[in-house]
Amino acid sequence: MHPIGFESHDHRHCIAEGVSAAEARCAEEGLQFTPVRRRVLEILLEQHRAMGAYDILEVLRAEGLGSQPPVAYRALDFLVSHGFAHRIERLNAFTACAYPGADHAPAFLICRLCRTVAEASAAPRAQLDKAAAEAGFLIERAVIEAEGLCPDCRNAA
Amino acid sequence: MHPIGFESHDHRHCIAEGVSAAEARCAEEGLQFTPVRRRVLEILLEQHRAMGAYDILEVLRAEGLGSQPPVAYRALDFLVSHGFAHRIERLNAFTACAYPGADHAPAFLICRLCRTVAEASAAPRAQLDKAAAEAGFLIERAVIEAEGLCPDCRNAA
DNA sequence: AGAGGCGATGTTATACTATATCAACCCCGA
DNA sequence: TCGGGGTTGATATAGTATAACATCGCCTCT
Repeated sequence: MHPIGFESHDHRHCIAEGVSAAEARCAEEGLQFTPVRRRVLEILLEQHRAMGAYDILEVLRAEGLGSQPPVAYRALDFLVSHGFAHRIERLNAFTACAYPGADHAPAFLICRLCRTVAEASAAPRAQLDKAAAEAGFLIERAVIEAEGLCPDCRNAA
Repeated sequence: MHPIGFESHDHRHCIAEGVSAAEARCAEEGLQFTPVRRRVLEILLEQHRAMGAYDILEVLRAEGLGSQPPVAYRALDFLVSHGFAHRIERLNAFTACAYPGADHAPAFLICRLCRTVAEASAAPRAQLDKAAAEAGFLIERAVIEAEGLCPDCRNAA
């Protein structure tokens, strides 16, 4: 995986790609890709942005797919635990995975203005593994998140 | 700064060191190192652990230093914004800075069993800067947190 | 001394994020 | 037909964080 940026691109493609990758993996592994789960993934894929659980819940509610917090959190837990989405700790929010299927240890670049999220190189993770090894620490999960300005918002400012 | 570990050490020293470093910096910069702020820093320094704002508030309350959430949050905001403490996003918690005074971009190693927090090497940050530069992204703040098992808890398990 | 400003604190209320719990349902296989 | 596993529905509550406004103490300027 190489650093990806904030280039514009055919976004229908992202959505179709993301959903069908998830569909395929669920079929393979005998997981249930239910309507709520599918819809939550679509909502996340519609933007390369971080969305709060309650933002998503609002959409679900408007569409009659569920109206209580656990509905959103369950779907998000499913997506995150199977690698179809990521949790952004810094924002207590969620974003669709940009590399569905790839076994990866993502680092995120989060724009504080437009909330766009990009998945960057795994190099920082390699360095973190090295530092941990030296300290005798066993990493089970790593959070690497940079917050700042994306190219577009830099230019606008 | 080099990777630090989980070695045992003279802990009185940590506390005295941390408090006096903060005291000195506040004097230099004309900041008010008030009783609540000092006490919160001490509480954090008493353990190399992440503590939630409400954990801290409980202690303050028991000591008559304040009983409402804003009291704790204000003190923590002060400490974090001046580099005397760090926020651990992964845990929604706080820990005293292990290198008071050093201008640093910390990476944390967080034990999920004992909640001990170590500040590790800055190398991952350098890699993150590199990835961001390639993407045209301007980093304003970075969160690098690894969660797992510290040497002691690994041995115990 | 008095007026005004500033930062810190006290207090109340509320917003936002997340999970526990239990009941109901559905599909599938024994 | 029965039972089990996983999903969903619904209520309640836990945990984290901030808005807003009043007050106070201290410093400074006049």
